[in-house]
Amino acid sequence: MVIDQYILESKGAIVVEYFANDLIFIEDEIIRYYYQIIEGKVKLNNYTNDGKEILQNNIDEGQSFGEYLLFLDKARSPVNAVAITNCKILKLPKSAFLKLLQEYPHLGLDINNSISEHIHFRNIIDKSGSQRSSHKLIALLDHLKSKQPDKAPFSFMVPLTRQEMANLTGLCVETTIKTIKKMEKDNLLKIVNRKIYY
DNA sequence: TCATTAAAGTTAT
DNA sequence: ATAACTTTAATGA
Repeated sequence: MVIDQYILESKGAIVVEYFANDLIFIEDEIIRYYYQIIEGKVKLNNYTNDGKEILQNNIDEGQSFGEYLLFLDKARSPVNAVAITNCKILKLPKSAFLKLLQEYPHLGLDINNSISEHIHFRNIIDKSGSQRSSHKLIALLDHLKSKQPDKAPFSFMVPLTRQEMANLTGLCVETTIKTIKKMEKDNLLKIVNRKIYY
């Protein structure tokens, strides 16, 4: 989801700078802004009781995050938003954001689309039961690649560490590594000096 | 099949 | 150098 910066600023958005590892908002906070990254990377995460990180999503330059919380009245954030790198982020107050949506109805559709996509992604990954680790990883890779223009096999360099892939899928790193190796043997992906191509 | 533990190798800061 | 990430292997649920 991306909204033009000038439109956002004309509605009162301000630019805020964060340093790597800064918390932008945290678990249990009530979200009062629409956030859109101008520069940098952000992650949404939370932690299990025993301290394992669950990565909900990595947000790249140009993308927004946490929008869905603005449609819920009293909901508290289930996730932390953490700057991965130094960031410049546009913040638009909730009320102005909602007004903006009335003014530009097609934005509502775009937002529905990006929110739905993410829910779909999570549902596929989280389907436990009969799921194999390879299915989760394939779901993750398909999801990432679906945002890319180039659909050719092995054309997509996966911009994630194995650690991050593990945290996104809920698998442990070792399983992730082993499964990826196996997938390479099965010609589902390629590895060129540790980078994964899908 | 996968998590966990441990130990060692590799890469990035 | 030191931390962060990757890999291999053994063990157990």
